[in-house]
Amino acid sequence: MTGERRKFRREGADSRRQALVLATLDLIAEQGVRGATVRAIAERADVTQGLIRHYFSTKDELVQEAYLAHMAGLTEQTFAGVVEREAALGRLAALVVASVTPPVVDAASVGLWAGFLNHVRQDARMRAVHAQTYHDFRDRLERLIVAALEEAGRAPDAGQARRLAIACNAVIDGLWLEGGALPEAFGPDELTGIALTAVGAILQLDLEEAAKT
Amino acid sequence: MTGERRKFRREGADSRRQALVLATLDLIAEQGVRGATVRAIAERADVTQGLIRHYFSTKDELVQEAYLAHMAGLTEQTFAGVVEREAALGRLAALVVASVTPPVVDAASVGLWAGFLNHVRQDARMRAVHAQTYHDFRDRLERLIVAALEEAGRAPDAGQARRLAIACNAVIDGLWLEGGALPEAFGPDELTGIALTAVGAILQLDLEEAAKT
DNA sequence: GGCTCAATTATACGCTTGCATAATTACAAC
DNA sequence: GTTGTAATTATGCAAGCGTATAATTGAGCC
Repeated sequence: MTGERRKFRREGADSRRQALVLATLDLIAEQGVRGATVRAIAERADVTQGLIRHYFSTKDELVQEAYLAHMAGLTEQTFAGVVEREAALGRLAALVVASVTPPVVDAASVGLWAGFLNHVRQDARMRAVHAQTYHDFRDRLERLIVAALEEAGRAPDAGQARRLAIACNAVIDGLWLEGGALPEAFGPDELTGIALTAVGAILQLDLEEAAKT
Repeated sequence: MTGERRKFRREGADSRRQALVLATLDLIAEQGVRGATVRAIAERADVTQGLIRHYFSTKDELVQEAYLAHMAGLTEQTFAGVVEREAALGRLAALVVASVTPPVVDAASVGLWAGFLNHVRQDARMRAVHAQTYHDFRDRLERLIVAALEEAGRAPDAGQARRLAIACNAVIDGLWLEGGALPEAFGPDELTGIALTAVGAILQLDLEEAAKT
């Protein structure tokens, strides 16, 4: 009865790193940062804990990469399907709807974001990722807003465009947050309607009509 | 050279509990939940760790009480100074301004909130506190909105009032979040102006004028 | 001034954590 | 088939964690 050593398959560095990152995100989403221990991550990725050290020189490095992946995925999910429309107004409406609809609005996603925030505040590199993700999203939103306004024959100056983008982004973020943190407080399509009305009111555009087409 | 035992003063249960709660909030705000260990909390409160167990049967109980205190303080800070005006419009403007101004908007405060969120998701009692805090705030906001609209000769029905409150709350929360998480991204009074304009646009009321008086 | 008792300190236990290092093994090259 | 090597497992360690419990001590009361 020799202690049977565990069998394993060799895999490429990329696929293993990705698997570890995914396992990390799963665990943080489910149990908070507390639950994402090195051992739990390894188990979830079906690997022994030593391997983590082989791919990431420290746990913080893994967490950092997981954060990057999560934020990139969030932006990607939000903008998926936005480009396929002709009118800027329609694209804007689609973006707003996507921002307050699953899978973007989701308890795990918000929990993940919150779990990372304190790491973000203490690590310079994560702070940079955070700032860039935020600004990227807001810039794309601002360009869409400007396009939609120009389409309607209005031309905001730079300062106005910036302020409008910040305000619309705030509506979206606020609803994202509340929808994710307190899902049972809202009806099925309630957030969608509110988001379209509110952003429409701020921009003085009819987004609700545009969303239907 | 006998190991000198530490001197101490006896204090009332209330004051000690409060000191421990404050120390907990300080630490979570500064270093995240990770840094708020029993030993660190005790040191910050100038007490030995055994005393924590004397007042709280478990660490989670202390964290729970700290969360309650933080949320109550946040609502209180936001509504302080709102009641002193005659016109509902002015009170609403004051509330909006207070919501996006320090000390409510603050990196530590947002960090605290984020640090608690994952505890909230796993503990039923904390979830109840969270839901109630949110609904309390939104209900007060809704009443203020209804009063301001009636003052302007408009009478929203219940559904409209609810949706308007959710939307305005989202703007406020979104700006609170972004202002706290990314302070350097905004000018000094920028958030105030944006908040007033955006909420004003949603409600079709002139809040900026009302805020000046 | 001594008694009493809760408030406080002191100490220690068992567990988990992140990290290090040595031993194995799958797989490709020749 | 042998060999080389990087991928993977196995094992261990020191530190920190929350919790339990026993020993002290301040302070009000008679």
